[in-house]
Amino acid sequence: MDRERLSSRVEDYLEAILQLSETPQGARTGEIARLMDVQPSTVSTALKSLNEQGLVDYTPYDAVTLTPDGRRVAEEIAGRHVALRRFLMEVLGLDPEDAEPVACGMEHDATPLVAERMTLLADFFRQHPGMMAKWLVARQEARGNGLPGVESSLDELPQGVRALVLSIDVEGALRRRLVEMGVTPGVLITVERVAPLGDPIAVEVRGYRLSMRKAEAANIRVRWRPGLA
Amino acid sequence: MDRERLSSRVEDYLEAILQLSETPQGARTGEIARLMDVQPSTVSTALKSLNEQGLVDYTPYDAVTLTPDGRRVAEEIAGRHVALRRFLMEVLGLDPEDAEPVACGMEHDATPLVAERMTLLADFFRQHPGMMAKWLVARQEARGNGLPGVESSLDELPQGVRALVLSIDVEGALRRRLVEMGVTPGVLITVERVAPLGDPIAVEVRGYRLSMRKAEAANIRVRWRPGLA
DNA sequence: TGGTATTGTTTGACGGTTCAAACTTTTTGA
DNA sequence: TCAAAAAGTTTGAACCGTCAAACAATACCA
Ligand SMILES: [Mn+2]
Ligand SMILES: [Mn+2]
Ligand SMILES: [Mn+2]
Ligand SMILES: [Mn+2]
Repeated sequence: MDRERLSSRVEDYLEAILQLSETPQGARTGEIARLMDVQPSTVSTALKSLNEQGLVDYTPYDAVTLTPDGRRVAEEIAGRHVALRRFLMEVLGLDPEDAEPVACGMEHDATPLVAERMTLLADFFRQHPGMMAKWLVARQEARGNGLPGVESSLDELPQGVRALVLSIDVEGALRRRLVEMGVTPGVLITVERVAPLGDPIAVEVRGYRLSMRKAEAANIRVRWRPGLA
Repeated sequence: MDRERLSSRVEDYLEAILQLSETPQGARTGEIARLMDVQPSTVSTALKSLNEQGLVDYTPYDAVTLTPDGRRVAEEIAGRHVALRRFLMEVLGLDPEDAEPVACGMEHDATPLVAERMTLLADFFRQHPGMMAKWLVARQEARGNGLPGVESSLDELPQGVRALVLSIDVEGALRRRLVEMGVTPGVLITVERVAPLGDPIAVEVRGYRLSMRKAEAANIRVRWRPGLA
């Protein structure tokens, strides 16, 4: 029962297979190779070994599937992967592209307790937007990005000034809509253009341009440096 | 200049050498082997390779030293190691024995930004004891350890009840003394014995027994479950 | 249905990390 | 001072994860 600790590479193969086994084609050698950035021949070799270890069911030329043992491991690792990534992005404020490889490296060393606590901390900050806002400010100030800075709601942000989203002070459908558009605490936002009558406004966030009502923008707290164009 | 990314094993050797080079004997093969839990012959092999990569200066049978390049890498990794460990212990509440191996594994995947933000978050919680206390409660409640719970100062904690240290509400020498004794936010503490006249009291924390004045204990906020012996 | 394009496998080789065993150098202390 | 003990090294072998090249099976389509 007490199998030898699996190498991080083996854990990654299982994670990839889990992910692909949820697609219609199942987990095929070529796809695994693409996902893991290795040659197909490497995958063939790995699958044979995984099969011998009882972690996958593998018949050459067929899609591979996880055994119950393999699935257990894969789900454990995939769970840690998402916990790590969420923590890195939501709490530490990393970009998705930076968070992804770090999460996939650290997942092999994180214990279940570590992953659990990271998720808990991300939940904690979600439940306490005031604290999250303070933490975001501390982050911003630590970066020289920031200096003093001024706080306001988004509808009061001058055109062209980059601002840090501190919180979204509204619940329900509107909040969900904003979050879907990528407006979340910690991201940088800019008002690009205000319509002639002052409404709607066009904002830029994470490289996307989107438009919203002034009344909606009033629910978003932001922090920015006055003075700079 | 743009040397190939170093393996985590190479980074660990450099970290160990840095640590040992601060001892009077310097970094000797046998000590490196003990620290890294490998055979001396393995270390000899590694040192030869490290020497060829220009990371250490190594003459057989002599203590090895870091080159400027090697020292740069070693200090970078050692810095991440302590940042990770501090974060895992202070923020996530892991025991030192649990935090150590996790930190030494994750240090190889953490980017400088990740380490910096983790340190910043630990600093942030230190500067905001009220938030730290709330986070500690969230942690405790998530564990089923906890359930509702009651808050008081340590001098009001009944004998034999395990309590969570929330904060130390005093500055200066007394605070430092308590921290040195291992009384820090997040640890579990028990009052073992109260002297006949109610002062001093004997407390147990992290497996150590120590005694303190009631007046001192009054500065420590704790949280515990009433009812249980 | 047969031939070609695509996909996958086998094999041999290489670099990296480790060990055990045999060997060498250095240290120690009588 | 020198022999035994301790510390360190060399060597050969193993295992892992990877690749390229040659080969095999399967899928597709005319
Ligand atoms: Mn991974
Ligand atoms: Mn992963
Ligand atoms: Mn390490
Ligand atoms: Mn380390």
